[in-house]
Amino acid sequence: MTTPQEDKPVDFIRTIVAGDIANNKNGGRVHTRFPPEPNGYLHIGHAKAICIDFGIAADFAGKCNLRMDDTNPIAEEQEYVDAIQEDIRWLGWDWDGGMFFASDYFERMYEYALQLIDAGKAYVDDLTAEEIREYRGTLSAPGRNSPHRDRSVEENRDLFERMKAGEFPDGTRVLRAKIDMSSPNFNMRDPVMYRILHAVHPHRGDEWCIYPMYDWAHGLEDSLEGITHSLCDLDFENHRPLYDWFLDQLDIHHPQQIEFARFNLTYTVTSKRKLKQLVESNLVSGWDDPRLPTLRGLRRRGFTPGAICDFMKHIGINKFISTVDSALLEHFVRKDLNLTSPRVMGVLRPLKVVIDNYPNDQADELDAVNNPEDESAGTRKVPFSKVIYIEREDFMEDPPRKFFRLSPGREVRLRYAYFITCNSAIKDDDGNVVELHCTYDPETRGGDSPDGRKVKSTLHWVSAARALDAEIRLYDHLFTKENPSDVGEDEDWLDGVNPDSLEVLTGCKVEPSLTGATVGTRVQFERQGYFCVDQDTTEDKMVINRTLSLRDTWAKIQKQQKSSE
RNA sequence: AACCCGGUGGUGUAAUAGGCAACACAGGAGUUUUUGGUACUCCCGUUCCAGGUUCGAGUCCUGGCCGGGUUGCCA
Repeated sequence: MTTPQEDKPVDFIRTIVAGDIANNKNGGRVHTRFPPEPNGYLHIGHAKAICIDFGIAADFAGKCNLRMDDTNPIAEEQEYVDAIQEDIRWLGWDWDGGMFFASDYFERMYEYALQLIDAGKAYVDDLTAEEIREYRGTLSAPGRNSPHRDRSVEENRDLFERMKAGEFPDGTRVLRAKIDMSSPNFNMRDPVMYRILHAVHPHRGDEWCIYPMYDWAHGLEDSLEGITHSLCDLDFENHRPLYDWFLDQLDIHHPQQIEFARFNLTYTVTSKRKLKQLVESNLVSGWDDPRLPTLRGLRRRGFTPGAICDFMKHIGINKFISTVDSALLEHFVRKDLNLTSPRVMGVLRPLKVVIDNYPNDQADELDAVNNPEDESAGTRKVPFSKVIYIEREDFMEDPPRKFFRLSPGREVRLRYAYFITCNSAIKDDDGNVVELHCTYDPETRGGDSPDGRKVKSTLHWVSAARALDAEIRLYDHLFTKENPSDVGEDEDWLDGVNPDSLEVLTGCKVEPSLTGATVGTRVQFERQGYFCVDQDTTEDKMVINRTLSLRDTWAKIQKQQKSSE
């Protein structure tokens, strides 16, 4: 791994941090923070921020605080506080000294507000929300001063104390910073610092009825925690002058805010609003639906934290919203899983095969390699029998060009077992092939022929006698369009949901070595893809998610053949 | 036509202090193979445009074009 101190920094933020260390800014200290608002579940977009915040701290031997930015009791819940911690830990990051709550600083924020009032830098405004908006002006017109802007310090103090004491109903008064109503930056047009909200706070109960606004609170939170580099979304770029203004007025520790861009992933959405809509409209099964880009969804799907972090490292840090191909994320997942997943055999759509010349009662066990990428994973025994299942799509009665698999008269290898030759196919009344009759060559046990003859393909299979039944869920992109948000005015973005994003297969047959596999267990079904055991698994029903298919050259050939027809 | 921020292949990131545009993904063509997997080889670019500075510009300067953000008592 790259150590920025020794190597050249890899992105513009690390360049800044490295420079600060070189200049002994903050005494050479690096302290970041990840400050989620506990009002929803974390998704792949948050993972970028997490990897930046925790990653930079780690790279420079610094610290990163986890801080719940709980300044708005309306939307926030304890459930999210718990879920957020769990998801960050799953990603592989940790924080020492417990987590912080912005709401723990309410008393000190209040004191600081009083300081600003005393300095004549803040005032209580009686204007309604609508009036404040009107007074704020427009993109091209400057704002106007509130009629209450020049209240005396004494009156402001009195009013603000009474706001805190609960004397006024919600929305009747706010505390505002006195800056500049004609600033081209709206954030500087006397921004609201406190609003009255008689609400129960998940962490502070009903202790407070005034709550600080983000711009006022956030810099104080950072300052109080001794943060050196406050890394945040590009959305806050226009807020930086205000962040700086508050800390300058108070003359307290002043972290440097640096903004970076979030990113979009193709074929999915990450906006909180849209994710919520998907969940609430039951288009997905919940926040942990394996098709969702939520961290819980990705986890359930079988994506690994290592792959997600590698992906984040690869997409880097920038200052414009990029659209990253989902295939890139999938690449890192496959790369990780290829190295670590034990191989087993599983048949998704079983086709019964009877090996006519195989003794009825013979029970054979064959040696199979657990992971060709990892010798230490060893081998296992796989039971063979007269009746087996192969993949339905591995047989074609009338094969097209380049189809190497089984067809009448053709010989193929059963992985780790024998060469078999297909003699006949039995069909049902509708003409569907329902059973194959084959003969095997006992000389080819293990999969090699002593006479050196070759076969063009190797099939996976499962012994009918010893197979485990399973339900297997196949997933595809949740949306049919690369950018699901790109819809016309009279279109509903939800119409872009891929109707085939979930396919549930029942009656799948898997190798007996999967007996008792626990939830979350990851395997590769040879020739199929990466799978993991789902939480819906019960004593008598095994449920397995397909994380990702393997790269499929045959599928590409088929596609080409079809399009050239 | 206010202010702020951006612009390098189809996509994402690189390019010491101006010095042969590199890597990965996707796509295509092959080699190897008891996974049509993996691995390996090869192919795939007007650095948004126009001027300028310079022996030399993706990088510096000027002007334009395009994209994003900003008018919450959300974060």
